[in-house]
Amino acid sequence: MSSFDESDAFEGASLSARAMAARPMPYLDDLNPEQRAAVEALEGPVLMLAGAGTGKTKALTTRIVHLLNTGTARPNEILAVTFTNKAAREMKMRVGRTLGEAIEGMPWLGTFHSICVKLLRRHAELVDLKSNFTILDTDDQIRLLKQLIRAAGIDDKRWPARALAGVIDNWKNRAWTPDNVPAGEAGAFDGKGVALYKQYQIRLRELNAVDFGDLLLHMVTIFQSHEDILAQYQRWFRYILVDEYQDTNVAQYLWLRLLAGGHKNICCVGDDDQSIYGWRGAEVGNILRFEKDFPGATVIRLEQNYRSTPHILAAAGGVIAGNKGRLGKELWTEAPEGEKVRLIGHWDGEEEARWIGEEIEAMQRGTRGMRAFGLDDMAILVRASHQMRAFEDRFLTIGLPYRVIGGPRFYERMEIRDAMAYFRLVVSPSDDLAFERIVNTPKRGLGDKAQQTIQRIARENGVSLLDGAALAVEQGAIKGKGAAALGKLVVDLSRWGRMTGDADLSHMELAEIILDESGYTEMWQNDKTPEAPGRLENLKELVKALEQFENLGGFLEHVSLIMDNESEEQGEKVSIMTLHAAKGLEFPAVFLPGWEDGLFPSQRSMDESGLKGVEEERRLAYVGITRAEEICTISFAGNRRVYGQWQSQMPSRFIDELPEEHVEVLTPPDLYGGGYGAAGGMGQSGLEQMAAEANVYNSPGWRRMQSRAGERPLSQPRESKSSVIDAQAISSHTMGERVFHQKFGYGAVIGIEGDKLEIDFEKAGVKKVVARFVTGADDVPF
DNA sequence: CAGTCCTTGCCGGCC
DNA sequence: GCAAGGACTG
Repeated sequence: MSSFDESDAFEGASLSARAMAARPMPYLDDLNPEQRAAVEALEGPVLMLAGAGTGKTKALTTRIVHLLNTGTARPNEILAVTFTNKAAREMKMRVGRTLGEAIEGMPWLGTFHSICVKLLRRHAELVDLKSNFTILDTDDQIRLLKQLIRAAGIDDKRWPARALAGVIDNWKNRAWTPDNVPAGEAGAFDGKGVALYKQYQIRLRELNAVDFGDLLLHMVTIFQSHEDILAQYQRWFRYILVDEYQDTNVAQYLWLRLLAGGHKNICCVGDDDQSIYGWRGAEVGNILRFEKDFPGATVIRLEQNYRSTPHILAAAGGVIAGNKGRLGKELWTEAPEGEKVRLIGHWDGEEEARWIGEEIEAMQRGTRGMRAFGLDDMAILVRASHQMRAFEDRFLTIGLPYRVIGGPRFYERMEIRDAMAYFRLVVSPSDDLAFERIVNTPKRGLGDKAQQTIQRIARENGVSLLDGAALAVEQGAIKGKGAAALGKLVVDLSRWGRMTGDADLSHMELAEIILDESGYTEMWQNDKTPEAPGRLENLKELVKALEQFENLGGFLEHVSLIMDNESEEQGEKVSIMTLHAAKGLEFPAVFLPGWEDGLFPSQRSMDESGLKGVEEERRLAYVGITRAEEICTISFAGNRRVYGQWQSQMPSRFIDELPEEHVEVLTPPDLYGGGYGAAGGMGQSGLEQMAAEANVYNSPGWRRMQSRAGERPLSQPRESKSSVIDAQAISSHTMGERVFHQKFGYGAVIGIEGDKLEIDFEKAGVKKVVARFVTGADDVPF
């Protein structure tokens, strides 16, 4: 921005900035006026409302650079919080690059959780923990809760541990300790939620463990009850920056407000339209109330978009306009018009995957006057991870290289978690959860009964499970071959524990010894399932990953917080990921499949949160569309397999919200007598029908007409053309009617639920089936 | 106690 | 369609 000269740069700049004016600030020239204002308003509260693709990360990192470069703050005086490790890494990298590698690290740039771990280790004793506490992941958490539920004599089938975990997480996100849970929540989990929460916290304390929610909750508790400690950190962290502020939950919000309470030098960046984590406690309200909490705050809007074409922005804007209570931003761009957003409907989910696969190959070559795109330039963004399968299957078939982002993470794999349980037990022998995990892995002949004995002895003596096991062996309480194996395990573990102090032995070698001598490696070597080699490979990788750490303990700490797929494999590949994982990313060409009501917007979200749920789904749609730079392709299918059953789908309500003038409707391949499965079965009238449907996809009234016409599926299933299934039979079934199903045979209708029937089959028993696949028994043509 | 069959419930994303 | 968990059997 050459229109800004030096004197402009000093407007509103701090004294210290003036003092450092001698230093060049070339980085400021890269910014537009709004970004520059956000960077230079160093003192006092600042709220940066930054739309998608408006250079928010740039503004944020430049702000850090400016703080450092002007000498306003030293690296360790800046607290910069992000949500993901990826964002933290990126920010670190960009600060370093702009500054010319000069920073000696930013110790307080990281995720909420990683920063809280650091703080909590220093003050653990204030919440009755030791500073070497372990951090439970979701798996451990569920197992622990299950034990508590069973111990309370509650049927854990009707009241699953997962549900309780959800309730407790929710409370923690709102910064409610067991004593603070409001009376209105008392009914949670069959009225026993609060009591179980209390027990859970006691148990965590006994285990010297915390869960993710505790990291923040404990710190908020400490800050609230120890003014001196809070004051110390308020002085220490002189400047606070927060990324993705719209995603903060109440606990995070309180934490920030406490820390910023003195100087109020807090800069929050967010976009209320991209708030997509309400389900995990994020409060858009935090961004909406910023000006109330920090009176006199500078509010800066970044609205110039540097990412997408006008058509894409207009389509996204049209969708998000349906939400109420927005802060309101209007994105604009100087980019050339480009392609309209492309919309296409398909017969079913498999065909959608097939078409996208082909389209990707075509776009690689350059098609329809578009430029050629590399595979790295293209991404498929799905609503739910199970949608990925169809694409993986298809891409494997046609040999199209792809990468799944955010799939099953390395550290969540069974073999890795097992191996880490061994490491944990070696480092901290009282880690009961780790003990439970590996005591019979590999098989040592220690089943339920033996484990109960160990539990009992440990409890009676008030010792850890491992010590309890040692006692059990001494007392001869465990019989048979299990006794010897258990004895060996106990001895081995203490031996490995002593070896951690051995200076001649690297922790990598120790890790290998543990995995070998415990028989764990051998277990997988003897396993003949196809996954076994991959698991051994992963174990090798695990040992390799240890290299970057000083000892096993340091590694375990890292792993509990860094759960993302680090392995950035090389090579040109199409990316497949969820919409949630895509936030913050951008691609020249984006595919958005599965825009069908129930899938997107997700039924679950609507059931749980009603209109609020739909609005959050709409923001997710907005995030999806705004990931695209040049080409955005939205698609839906008329039929989709859900839980292995075919279901007819209605196009998403969001499709109706796309402004017509920015959308181009593509023709489904079937219209050309398509070479696949259609097998010439489609007659002329079928073609006309599909063509007619294709032409009205873009009419905003189309969906409404469809719904008025009843629950008519987008198109009849292909099977109706050639098989015994009579499409006309959809309409009416009556209770008690005798019907025929191709797979299950004859049966009687015992329930009707929309388009699904409950049928008591003579051979197959009671099943729920889609009405379309059932005919009246008399209609069977053989 | 481990392996196999069968039933059941489920598929929302992250630190 | 799949994985987890229970019942049953060797």
